[in-house]
Amino acid sequence: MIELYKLDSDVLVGHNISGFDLDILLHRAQVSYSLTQLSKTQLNKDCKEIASEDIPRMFQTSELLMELIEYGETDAWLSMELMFHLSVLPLTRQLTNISGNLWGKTLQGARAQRVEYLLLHAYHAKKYIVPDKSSLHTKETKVLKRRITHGVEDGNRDYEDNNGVNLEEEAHNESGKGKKGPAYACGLVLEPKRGLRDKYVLLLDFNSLYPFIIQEYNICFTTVERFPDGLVPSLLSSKTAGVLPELLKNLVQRRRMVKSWMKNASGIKVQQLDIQQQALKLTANSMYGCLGFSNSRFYAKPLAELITQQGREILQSTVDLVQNNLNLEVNKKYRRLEIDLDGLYKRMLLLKKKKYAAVKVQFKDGISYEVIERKGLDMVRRDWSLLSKELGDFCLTQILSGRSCEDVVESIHNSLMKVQEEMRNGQVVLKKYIITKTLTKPPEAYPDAKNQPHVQVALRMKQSGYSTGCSAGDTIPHIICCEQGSSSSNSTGIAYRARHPDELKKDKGKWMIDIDYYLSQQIYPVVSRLCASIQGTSPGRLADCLGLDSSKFQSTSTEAVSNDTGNALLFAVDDEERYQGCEPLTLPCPSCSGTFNCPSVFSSIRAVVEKPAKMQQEESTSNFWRMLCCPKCPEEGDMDRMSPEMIANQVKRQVEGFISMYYKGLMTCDDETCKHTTRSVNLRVFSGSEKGMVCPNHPRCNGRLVRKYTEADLYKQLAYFCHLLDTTRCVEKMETTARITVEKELGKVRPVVGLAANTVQRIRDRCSFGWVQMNDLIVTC
DNA sequence: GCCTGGAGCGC
DNA sequence: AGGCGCTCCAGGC
Repeated sequence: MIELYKLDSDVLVGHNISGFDLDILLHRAQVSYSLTQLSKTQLNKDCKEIASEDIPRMFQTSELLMELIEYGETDAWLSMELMFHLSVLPLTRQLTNISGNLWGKTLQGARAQRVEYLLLHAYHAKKYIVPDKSSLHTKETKVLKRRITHGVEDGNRDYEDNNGVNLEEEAHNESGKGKKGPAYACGLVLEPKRGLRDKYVLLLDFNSLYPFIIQEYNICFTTVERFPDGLVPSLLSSKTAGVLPELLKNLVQRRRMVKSWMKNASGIKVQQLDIQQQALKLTANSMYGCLGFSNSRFYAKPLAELITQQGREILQSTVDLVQNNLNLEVNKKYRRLEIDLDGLYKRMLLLKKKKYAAVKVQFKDGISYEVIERKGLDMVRRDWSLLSKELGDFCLTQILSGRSCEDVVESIHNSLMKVQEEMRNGQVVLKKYIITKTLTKPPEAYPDAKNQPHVQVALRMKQSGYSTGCSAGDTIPHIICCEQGSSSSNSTGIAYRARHPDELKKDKGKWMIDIDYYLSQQIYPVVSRLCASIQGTSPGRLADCLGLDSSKFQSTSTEAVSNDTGNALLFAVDDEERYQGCEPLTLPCPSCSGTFNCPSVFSSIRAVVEKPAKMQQEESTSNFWRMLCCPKCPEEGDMDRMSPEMIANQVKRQVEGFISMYYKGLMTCDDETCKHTTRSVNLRVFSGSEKGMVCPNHPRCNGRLVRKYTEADLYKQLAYFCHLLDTTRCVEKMETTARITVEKELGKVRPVVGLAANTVQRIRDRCSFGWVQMNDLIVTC
């Protein structure tokens, strides 16, 4: 301590000194908190970990002691390097400057306090009296009341979605969040369309949604009337700009300015400005959090609730808009809300809400490369054994590899069989069986300790004299075992069969790894979840590969069945759905004067192939020609056949029709009750509306004019024709066994529809919707 | 089959 | 000393 005092340093750097965590930085980087992991993920450097029980041993010889000292020193340097790498000092300095708090506090995290100071300064400058900090003595009563109201609520829990009629509300409960149960509703999470998609996927992100909402709707303590009954306030805010919106406006403007300076700066100045720009964004984004934090001086549940409510509405209306109107019209509805293109994915596997993985395309120095991103899946969680995480990751890589369905399924099956064998032969190292779970409270404090493996292990650790690693916040490693001699399908609860790795090593032979547990409870669930939407395998088949009783693992979930769309194979979005609302391709019948709707090549080919009873070549050929004439005409005899040129001409003629429909540029009012349609644009300007977008019926109608036939509609239509005439991609959807037959059939069809397919493909590609402006579309066929 | 407690993710 | 939303496991009834 004396030495430290003498040094009189301004900054002391070390990992986890004073429980220090890098807060936002770490959350942003999504890393865990151990120095080893930090070094690996942030600096890509390995640092050796020394088990605490090994340290006494290392004092035995001078050599080992030197080694220990070296490790200590390396750790210190790594901490330093990390700090520079993460720009901790410049960033926290900027954050502190913006908020006007103490730098030391910023370094400790103290996010809520930073915002508190920011708001204190803002309100004080405008001569407002700020609220007192709520005292802590009400805490117990809060929890109690929470319990009571909760008990009553349980019967008729009716979340505020239903017009917010939650009368007996938490008015008593104002500032408490109690132990559990949300105080108010937050983000809206949409149901994903599950399965694997192999088309490019764009990641779009609202830029600073909550700061935008606060400004757009003028949400502030000074503008929004809050009611004692706890209802969500209405949006009839006053005209004078509130303090919070002004403050945010200021932050946003400053950020924009800093970003503009960056363009003309160079070298180290760019980095400095970039840090400053980040700090401004971070500060703007953390204001909402402060309003929703029950212990904050500026806790205002109604305001927080109002913000999240608007957020949900914006998301929902954006979804509606995008569904009708593939381009980013959203920017017109909320003009100051920016939507960023935040990522490009080549393939994506969606399993559940908040559980997905994707092949992300990134660019470095103009060169693209691919990275697999994993979100929420079992392998990113700490609470699975390495064994199941590794195997899950292998299966995921296979699924995202882009190889054919059969290959993927085969390699997954093989890997399962192999791992089972290795496990039963004892060829898997102990380390891979370790499951880790964190104690959230002291092990004695668990009411249901008998159900929790990690709690049981921690209790025994404490008994046998461990002083560290078994109290609240510690992560407990354990392995599920079965006692030597007893059958593996144990009747004993799982918590009583969990053992610390050290216990296994110590009492050699007494405990052995419960292989069946790991097969059925660690590997099987992880793999079967990943493969849920993959055709060519099944829960039963996967269980089979692991040597489990497959009858116990047959698909019992309802969704697996309902999701099964027959021949869709790997592709979850089926074409029916994708091309809903498209006009059919009509062709004139060669035999009569009528017309008929052209079916897709693929569906008619499949009809041929899937009729194994009479697989005569002659029949299948005529079958194809039957598709190319109207169903009413008799198919016997030598009917006339259409030439490739005829089909191509028909396709071209219809495509031109769609294109000219687009160019007519009909506008229609988006108000359901109005539906005014016009070709001219209304040039009267109204505040807040884009020029020309106001319904001509204004002010009787407040709707906006939108395109009746959009670029997206046109593109979808062109894509549909391509799909109908496709003779290449559709093969990929077939199972291998059928492919040869299909290929043979397609060989006959290709010369007939090839020209037409080419024609429409060329037009479609020229449109390149989403990447190239369609304005200069010229039809030259 | 439904419920609860607990954990650990996503954003 | 930020928030809520969403699986998923065990076990009790």
